[in-house]
Amino acid sequence: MPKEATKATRRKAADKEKAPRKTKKDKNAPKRALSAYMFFSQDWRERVKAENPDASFGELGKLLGTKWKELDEEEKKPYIEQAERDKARAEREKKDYDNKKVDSGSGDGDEDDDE
DNA sequence: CTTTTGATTGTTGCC
DNA sequence: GGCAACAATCAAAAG
Repeated sequence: MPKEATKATRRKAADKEKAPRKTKKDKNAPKRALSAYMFFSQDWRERVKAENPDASFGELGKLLGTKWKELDEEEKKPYIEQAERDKARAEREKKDYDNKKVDSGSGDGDEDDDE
């Protein structure tokens, strides 16, 4: 059981208050991994849309989310697995980010200036 | 050490 | 290109 006993720790809806932590804009932004929902959407968006050709974003989104919760863990499993795969990818990202972040030039000098 | 939060990911459809 | 609900998530920072 998760230690986080927070019932509703959901993020606010459309709350653009001043962010204590400015949106990370690092060149090597350690973007996080995708969530199972992302993979779920990729595969299900076709299906939901197939059954709901008239469903727009809002309806589709709500319907999709509802279905997602309706699915069993085993149903989500494949999607979660994909999410885990991406998680490992994100970890590597962070590693690289941290590697450069910790020390500026440490041997390898690859600095792609995007901005 | 624990909890919260903040940032991120992807979908469609419109301007 | 960005934003809108939807859900997850997870790593860092505050407490």
